Parts: sequence; structure tokens; C-alpha cells
Amino acid sequence: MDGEIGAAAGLVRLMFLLQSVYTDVGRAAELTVPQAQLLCTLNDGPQGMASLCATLGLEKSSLTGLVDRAEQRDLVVRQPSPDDRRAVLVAMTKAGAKAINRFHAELTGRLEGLLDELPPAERARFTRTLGRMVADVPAVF
Amino acid sequence: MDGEIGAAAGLVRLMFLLQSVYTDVGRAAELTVPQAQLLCTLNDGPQGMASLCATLGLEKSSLTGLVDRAEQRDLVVRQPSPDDRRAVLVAMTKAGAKAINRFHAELTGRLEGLLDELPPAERARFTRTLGRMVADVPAVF
DNA sequence: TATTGTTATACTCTATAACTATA
DNA sequence: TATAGTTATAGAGTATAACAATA
Repeated sequence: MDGEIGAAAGLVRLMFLLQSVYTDVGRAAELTVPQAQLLCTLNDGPQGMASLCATLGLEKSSLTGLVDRAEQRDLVVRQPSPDDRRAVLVAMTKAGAKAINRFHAELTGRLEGLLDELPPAERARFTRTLGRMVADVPAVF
Repeated sequence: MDGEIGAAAGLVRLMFLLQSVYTDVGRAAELTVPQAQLLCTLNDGPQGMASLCATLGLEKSSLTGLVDRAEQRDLVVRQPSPDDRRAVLVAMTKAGAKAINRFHAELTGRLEGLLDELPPAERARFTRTLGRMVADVPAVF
């Protein structure tokens, strides 16, 4: 009634809306979606490949390729781990930091823009509920 | 304060949560994400390639490949258009309909489960706000 | 001329399996 | 033996550019 849609349909549509915004902002910053995720994850400091696999939900070999390409574009560098000679630490370069800062600022603006037309009280309630729903999702942003 | 996160960060986390659920349910139904999107779009009836491109946000050549692979898996068929001899209509097969019905039911359940722990009033408000936000998003579900 | 769709080509992303080196 | 990471290989998805056929 009255054009209402179910919760599931609404969530799927929101997912596509968010994906298209994310991809779009990425393109403007010359970052693919997985590259942007990688850089966001590295924002807190260098990490080992295994740890990145867990955060990003990728197989080891997939991450090897992703890091290879990001390294070719001078977004990240591989460094030897001081503690474990098998391990590698992946760190952002200055160019990577610059790209992700731009991406982050632009994406934040675009996403907040999606809520612009909501009355402030409704927006606040929505954001609070959102925070509850994603409490357990790793901080990839 | 109090573990609150901003609206943009919340939306990004929700996007990743939704993507992982969507991908997961797709895998169980042996559908890739783009294949599931394609089948959902065809649920209302056969469509031409150009129309599908617009709905799915893909280039013509990308869609050609997607439909090729879906056709190889017997999920869709290409039919000649009765009105325009250049055009092609893409339609679901019985196997495609079966797969997407299963996918749809399972995904709906999983997504509604995300809201399970919210108090009913909060859930209703959230769903209503959601509906407002995605009013202009094409119905890909 | 414009539109519909395909082909050729190239790149990114992802996974599985087998491998090397270190713990 | 177990863990950290790479290599080899294969397949899906996407885009740009050039093309054929029809409107």
C-alpha cells in the first residue's frame, strides 16, 4: 500500500545505490573498489598479508595479485617484517595516502548527501539504527 | 562518544555486510552476483539488451558477455524481437526462474534476519526511511 | 545517420592447487 | 608439521574501440 516496499527489497536497492556511489567515487580517484578497500584497511598502519586476507575476505593468492597491482601503481609497498622472515608488511605510499584521503572525503560527502533530504530527527534515528546493525562489521572505512 | 559512528561509515559497513550476504546466497544458488541481478531484472518478463544495459548500468559489450555465460548455463535464452530485426529479447529459462526464486526467498530471509534484533517500532521506522532513500533506485530485486 | 548488438582486445578480480621458505 | 606468501592457471566481469545489420 502506498508504494511501500519490504525491508529486504529496500536493503537490496540500498546496496546497489551504495555500490554505484562507491564505484563512481573510486573511478574519480582512479581506484578500483578492491584497491580502495585495501587502502582503507591500511589507513591504521602496515599489515601482513594474512591479516589483510582476514579483513578483506580474500584468499591469499587473490590478495597477492591485488597487492601486486597496487604496488605497480605506487599505492602500496611491501616491506620485510622485522619479526618473521616469511612475512611481508604492506604499507601505503604517499601517493596511496593521498588517493585514499581524497576518496574518503569525497565518498563521505556523497553518502551524507543521500540523507540530506530527511528531516534531522529521522536522519539521526536512521544513523543510530544503522550503527547498531553494523556493530560487528570490521571497520573497512 | 559511546561507540557511535558517522552516517557515511555506517553506510559503507552496511554495504559490505549486504554484499557479503548477497554473494553468499548467490553462491548457494550457484549464481554470481551479476547473474542474480540479471535474472531479477528479467523476472518481470523478457527485455532487450539496451534496456538491460540501462537497468544494470553496464556497457553493451559487458552485457553481451554476461548474457553469453548465462545462456551457456541455461539460465536465459536470446529470442528474436518481433518488432525490430536488429534487436534481441533476453528471457529466463525454467532453470533460471527456479534459481532466482530460490535465491530470492533465501536472500529475503537472510536480510530480514539482519533486522531481527531490533525492536519492532525501530525496525518499522528504519524500513520506512529506507524506502524513502531508495525511491528512485530501479527495482533490481 | 542513428540504433542494436557483437567481436576483438586488454585489464582487474577471484579462486584452487601446487610450491618455496621459514617457524 | 604448520604458517606466510607466491606462482600457475582458469574463469568471470568490465570497458573501449571497431564493426555489421537494421531503422
